[in-house]
Amino acid sequence: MRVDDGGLEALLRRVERLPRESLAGAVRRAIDVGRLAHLEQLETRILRDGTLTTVYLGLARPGTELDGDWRVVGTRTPPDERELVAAAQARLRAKLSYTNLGFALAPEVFTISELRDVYVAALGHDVSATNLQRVLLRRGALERVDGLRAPGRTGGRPAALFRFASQRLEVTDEFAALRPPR
Amino acid sequence: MRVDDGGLEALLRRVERLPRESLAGAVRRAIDVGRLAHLEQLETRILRDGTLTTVYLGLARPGTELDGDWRVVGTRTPPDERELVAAAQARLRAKLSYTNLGFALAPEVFTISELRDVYVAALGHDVSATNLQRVLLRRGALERVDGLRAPGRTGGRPAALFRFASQRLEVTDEFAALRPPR
DNA sequence: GAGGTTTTAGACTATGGGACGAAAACCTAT
DNA sequence: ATAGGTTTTCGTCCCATAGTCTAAAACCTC
Repeated sequence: MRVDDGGLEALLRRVERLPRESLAGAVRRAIDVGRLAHLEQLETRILRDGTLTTVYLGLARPGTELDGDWRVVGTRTPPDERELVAAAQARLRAKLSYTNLGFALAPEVFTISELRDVYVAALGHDVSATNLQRVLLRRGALERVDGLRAPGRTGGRPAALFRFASQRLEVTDEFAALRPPR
Repeated sequence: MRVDDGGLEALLRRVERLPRESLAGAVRRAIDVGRLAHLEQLETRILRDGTLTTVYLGLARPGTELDGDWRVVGTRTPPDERELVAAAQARLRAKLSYTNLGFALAPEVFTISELRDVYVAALGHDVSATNLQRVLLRRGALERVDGLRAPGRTGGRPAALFRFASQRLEVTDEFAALRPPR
C-alpha cells in the first residue's frame, strides 16, 4: 500500500512459492523488496480457488516506482481478496497510532503538514498537525532536519523539515497498561 | 498456553492438514476447540524440517482437561519451536495490556487477587491489584458477581467475586493516539 | 479483645494527548 | 510600504488514564 493523491492506494500481487523455497525467499525473488519501506506477514488462509495463501503487507513511500505486475484494488477485485485488503488496512491504521510506522508511508524528509496529509490519507480521518508533531516528537520518532521548506504560491510561514529517526518498525511501549510497579 | 502453578505453561501440538481442508478445519478436527477459551492464528513459516507450518495460539483456563497428545515446552524442545513459542508469549503479553484477553487465562469467576496472580504469571512481573481492578473495571471488561469468597486459613476480608463481561477478544480503543478531532 | 492478614476504597500525582488561541513568518494586492 | 490573508509554530489549558500510597473494612487466630 501507499499514499497517493491524498488517498491510500492498495496494490495486489500474487507470488508462487517454488519447491524448497522459504516464504520470505519467494517474496524477495518476485518483488524488489528494496523499494518497499516496510514488509510484514499477515494472515494465512485458503482462498476460494483453493490455494494456500500467506498474505504479506508491503508499504511504499510516495513516488516509488513499482513495476507493472501489480493490480490496483478496486471494485472489480474479488471479494475474498478485498477482505484481505480490508484487514490489512485495519492493521495498518491501528499500528500507525502506537508505532513509528509512518516512516514507511511518508517521504524521507517532510514538513509536519505533509506528514499530516499522509496520516489523514492513511487513517481516513482528520488529524491535528500540532498534536501529531507533539506526539511523535515526544516519542522520539521524529527529528529535525536542517533547512526550511519555502512557502508555496499562497504564502505562509516556511515550514521546518523533519524525518523519522528510525526506518524500522518500533513499538511505543507507553500505551501498555499494567506496567510493573517500581 | 495456560497459567498453571503460578507460571505460564506452554503446550505444543502438531496437526497435519488433509487435502482440501481449511486451516481452521484442521485445527477443529484435531483439537477439542471448545475447551480452549481463545484461539488465534500467528505466524506461518517453514520449519527446519521443511514443513510449511501455520502456528496457532490457544489459551486454556486453569484446570482445563487436555488430552495427552500435547508436548510440554521445555529445555528439550527444538530451537525453532521454542522460537515460535517465545514469539507467541510476547504477543500474549502485549495483548493482555490493551485487550480483555485475561478472560481466556482466568477462571470464569475469580477474586481480584486471583486475577492478579494470573496476570503476574502471564506477564512475568508484579502487578498492582488495585490498578488491575480499576483499569479493567473502567474499561468495562470486568463485572461483579453476587457473593463473596470466604477467606482462607490465614484470615482476611472476604473478597468480592468478578467475571469478564465478554468471553471474546475485545480491543481497548483508548490506547490509540491520534484520534479524530471532534 | 488484641494483633495479624487480606481486601477495598479513596486521595494524590504523573503523564499522554486533545482543544484552542496567539504569535511568527511568509505571500499578494493595493 | 502597508494591510490583509495563509501557513506554520509555540504555548497554555484541560481531561482521561493509570501508578502510588494510605487508611479503613472485614475477616482470622490466639
